[in-house]
Amino acid sequence: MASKNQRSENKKNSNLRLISSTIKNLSEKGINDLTMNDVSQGAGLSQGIVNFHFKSKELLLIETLKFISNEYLTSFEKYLKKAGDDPKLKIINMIENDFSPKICSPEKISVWFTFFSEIKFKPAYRQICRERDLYYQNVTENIFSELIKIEKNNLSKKSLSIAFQSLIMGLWLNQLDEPSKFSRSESKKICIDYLKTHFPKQFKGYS
Amino acid sequence: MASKNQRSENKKNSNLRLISSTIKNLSEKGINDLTMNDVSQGAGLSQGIVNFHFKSKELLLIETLKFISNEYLTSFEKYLKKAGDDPKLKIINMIENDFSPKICSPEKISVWFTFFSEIKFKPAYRQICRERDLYYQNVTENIFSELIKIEKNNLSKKSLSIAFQSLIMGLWLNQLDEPSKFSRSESKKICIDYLKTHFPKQFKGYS
DNA sequence: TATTTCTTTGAATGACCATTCAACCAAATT
DNA sequence: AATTTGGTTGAATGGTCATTCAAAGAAATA
Repeated sequence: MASKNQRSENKKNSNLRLISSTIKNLSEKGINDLTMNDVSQGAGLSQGIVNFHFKSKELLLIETLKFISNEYLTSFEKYLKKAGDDPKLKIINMIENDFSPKICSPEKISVWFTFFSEIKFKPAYRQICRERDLYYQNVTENIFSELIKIEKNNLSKKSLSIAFQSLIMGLWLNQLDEPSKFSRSESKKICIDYLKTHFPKQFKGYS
Repeated sequence: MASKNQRSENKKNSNLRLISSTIKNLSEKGINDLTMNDVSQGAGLSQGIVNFHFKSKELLLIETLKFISNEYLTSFEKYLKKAGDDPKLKIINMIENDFSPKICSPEKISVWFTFFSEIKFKPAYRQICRERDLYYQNVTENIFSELIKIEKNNLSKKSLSIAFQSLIMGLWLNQLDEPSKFSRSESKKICIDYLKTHFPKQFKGYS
């Protein structure tokens, strides 16, 4: 499509292939052993091309992080929208999203934690992750706030949100550790169990 | 002490200083920008000394991971022993340990996650971490098993253990992300809350 | 078609860094 | 005191990349 502007098409295409190659290579060898050549060859292009498109290795990595961050948020919003107005469904769908094959694949998880481990030293990474986290936190707190009102249990929405988010992160980390032992459905069950114990009236039926 | 063998004293001392320097530098610049020179200079020694003591950079890193892993386990066992036979106290003390200033300092957490992010690519790291994890998992399952028997709630010790461990990991990760926002006592409260909701009879009094 | 503009190639460059090692020093042994 | 053993130094080496750039190719424009 869009034979209008062949060049910008191609450019966009190259960019995308380079970022995909970066993700793939990151998940296979980590950030340490990732070379510019790995990336360009993985994209079927040659030597100096990454510098042409992204200026430097560091900027390539930043764009890659932005890419997976956007991908996450897009999926997140899709699942949230599907839920409509019911806070119960909203939080259930958030769990579905976080443990969906696309978001929670061994490849993606591995890349996420590669970036996380550098957060302390790279302000650019921190900013991207923080933005995503704050949004997530905000949505979560609002949902818990609604659930608390309905359940009339007087819990703290902030504590619940932090615990919930931490639980999910920890379950992700499990997958990094032992992908074989990890079960996506078990993780979901654990999250739902968390909801059931704190909001028994509303989540009685779920499993 | 032990003026018996000055040399092996000195050697042990140098080793320790090099490992400490590695930890400090890892937490300040990550595994990527860590140079052998950083390590030796941080220990007040010179250039080629690390290779003399540890053969290679990779072996230095492995010894460093072993070091913090042992440090963790030693502390873990100390807290566990202090608890005596009461499963309630045991698990409470495990939480105390995991969020004690020594184990859960920004420096240590940062180093842990640096190693975690490489686990996928470094079998040596994986083995060390797995050993520690299996032990932790095992202890946790046994404790939950006792708690379940007393509470008569028929829950799954395995699910509880995974959830518990994940929750703690996730809370640690929080600290990496935003050390300023993180509160050690809030994290403990969240863990204890997890126990309270699943074992209300036994943990009624705690906070 | 000719010219200009943008993208790609891959060889060359140069910086950085782990590792080596000969020379030196200090402790242990004789 | 003399000799051996083991730890330390720091300059030299060599390998591995990120980055640059001249030359070439392809698309847009004239």
